[in-house]
Amino acid sequence: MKISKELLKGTGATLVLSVLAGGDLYGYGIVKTLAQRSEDAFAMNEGTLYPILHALEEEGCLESYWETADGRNRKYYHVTRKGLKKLRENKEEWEYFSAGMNRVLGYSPV
Amino acid sequence: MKISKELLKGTGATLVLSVLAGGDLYGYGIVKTLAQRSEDAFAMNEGTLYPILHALEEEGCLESYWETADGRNRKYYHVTRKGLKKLRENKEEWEYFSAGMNRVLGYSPV
DNA sequence: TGTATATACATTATATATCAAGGTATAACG
DNA sequence: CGTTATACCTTGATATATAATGTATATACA
Repeated sequence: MKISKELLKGTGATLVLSVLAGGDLYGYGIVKTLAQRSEDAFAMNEGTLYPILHALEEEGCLESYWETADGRNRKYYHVTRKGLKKLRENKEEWEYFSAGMNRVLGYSPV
Repeated sequence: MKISKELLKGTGATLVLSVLAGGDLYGYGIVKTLAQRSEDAFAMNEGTLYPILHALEEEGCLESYWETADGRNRKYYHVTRKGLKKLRENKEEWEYFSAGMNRVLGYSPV
């Protein structure tokens, strides 16, 4: 197994899928949830998020529906079976990558 | 503390610095060492490596010198004090990032 | 009433990292 | 004597994240 070139670039999609696997949510809510769960490590830009959401939907990993509450229109996203599969694969790849990274860094005397 | 935008893009430099912190080495040797230490997780492309080496040298994080052995010309790289500082910072950032990543992924039921 | 902030969607231009592919040259192996 | 490994490097394509910008409504506050 080799680290795909998409891994580093793809952590955004993995984070989004991971949040949505816990329940349907809308864009703005995803950003807030990510910030909160990572203890502010991740402050995902909206210019990063929306292209990810649209791409995942195009791929069939997400489905969306509109809902209005408090006079606000929210576009909720739901993870499909395909999306869950992708999430499992991405998590595995992340674990593999981070293990490799830690192994290499572990050799360094610094 | 926030994850810098350079983190994901910068793992390449971190890996290279990490290898060189263990002793001076040349480009081709770095690729081989990385593959070996990561158990083939990382197969760094030469088109990725050389720009990293040149940029780190330009920054003052590396110094280079030529050596010939077995009729082969090898350009060895040595980590400077500044390079060690950068390595420490990058490692810290990596640990912070991977912790955040694991925290977010840990919430996912999948 | 007016204004700033938070919410909520989205696009566009820019920077940059990585890769694939190509180029040059020597040594070693069969 | 041709293939593989070693060893340096550059260029062009691709992709991703960000910054900046745009639209619109609700809420808090002065």
